[in-house]
Amino acid sequence: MSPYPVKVTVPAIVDRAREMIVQEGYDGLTLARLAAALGIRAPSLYNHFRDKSELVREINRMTYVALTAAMMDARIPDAEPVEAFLNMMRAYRGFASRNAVLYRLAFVSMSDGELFDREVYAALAQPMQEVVAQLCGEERALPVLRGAWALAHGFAMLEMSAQFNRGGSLDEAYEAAIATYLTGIISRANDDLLRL
Amino acid sequence: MSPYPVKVTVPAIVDRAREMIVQEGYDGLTLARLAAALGIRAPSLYNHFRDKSELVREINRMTYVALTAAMMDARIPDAEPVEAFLNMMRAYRGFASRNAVLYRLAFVSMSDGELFDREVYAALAQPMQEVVAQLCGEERALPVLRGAWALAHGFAMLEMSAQFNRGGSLDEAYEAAIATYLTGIISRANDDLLRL
DNA sequence: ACCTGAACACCGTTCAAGT
DNA sequence: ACCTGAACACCGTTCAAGT
Repeated sequence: MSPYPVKVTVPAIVDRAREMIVQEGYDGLTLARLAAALGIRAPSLYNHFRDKSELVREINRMTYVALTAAMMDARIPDAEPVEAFLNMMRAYRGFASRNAVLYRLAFVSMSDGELFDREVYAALAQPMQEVVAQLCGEERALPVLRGAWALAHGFAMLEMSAQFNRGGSLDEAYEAAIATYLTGIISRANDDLLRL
Repeated sequence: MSPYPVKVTVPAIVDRAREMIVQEGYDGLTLARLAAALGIRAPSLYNHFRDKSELVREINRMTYVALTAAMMDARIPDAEPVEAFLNMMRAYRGFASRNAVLYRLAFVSMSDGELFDREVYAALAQPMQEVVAQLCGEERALPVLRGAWALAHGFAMLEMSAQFNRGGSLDEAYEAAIATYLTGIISRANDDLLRL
């Protein structure tokens, strides 16, 4: 037996911290409370993480990975690009709604120079970019993708901040918004074809 | 002369707090530092505000009012609705970029039940809603407006969080996004006309 | 190698005491 | 009516001391 048996592991710490954030909000996560829930004291956490921001950063990375997985799942193989686009936009909002606290934390606390590796963003964008490219061509894909991302992200953020407080169905509003944007994509693609 | 001359006023406190947020970020605003900048001590602030959140709330209200004013200014009288729409969408992003810290704070800290009066939101939405109604009709205006707001807000937030980190011009991406959405609005409005 | 208690600087906030 | 110093509970973090 080692003189001081390990009480916690890095994954155990991260999981517990995630639970606390989900159940009690980000402000509910303090190192003292986290350590207590793990049966240790706050200073011991510094044997596993440089500081609190590194712990939160790891949680945010997991949120990005989970969001990417949700987008991959939404990609029905051999679906028409029109239906595939709408399906993925719905999946994005669905993930944000189901994981409101984690989603918000990931996209809000990422303000400083705390960006992830390029691969993380590329992986998130890839499924959607493929579909968009089918709709409007490769050379237009990036800016059009960014608009779609902005639409989905903005709607999710405004929705979970309760800024849409003037009545009406938000489900219908989102359907109308993504259908409108999609119509614009197709219409503009056709304009280009006619111009050639 | 009063026995204890007033050293600060509520507007002076709010202005100073805003300055500190703008120059040093939200984390740079602490009650002790704010009080010191005003020549008083932290506890004295409680003679003017119930707590820190009330102070921040007032700053956020001012941000909303300023954003509303920026949208009003963007409304060129007698402009075609198409150009008016694009102009207001540009004005929204412009305001968010110029006031990134305040804008972000206003829309992020508004998570809890800290909403403003209905009028504040109605005033912000009004200029844009008028233009949208001209493009797609009154009955469609609200959901289409929400999509436009989501697009502008989402783009601004992703942009200032540096999440658009895969190269390319963000100005062009925004122009493409709002033109695409606008095309969708008009195209769908025409579809409706044909269907009647 | 990992955990601990004690300590530090800082935070928002309360309150009795001053003027 | 407004400001003050002192105090409180809490926060993230450091570090020498334990095993």
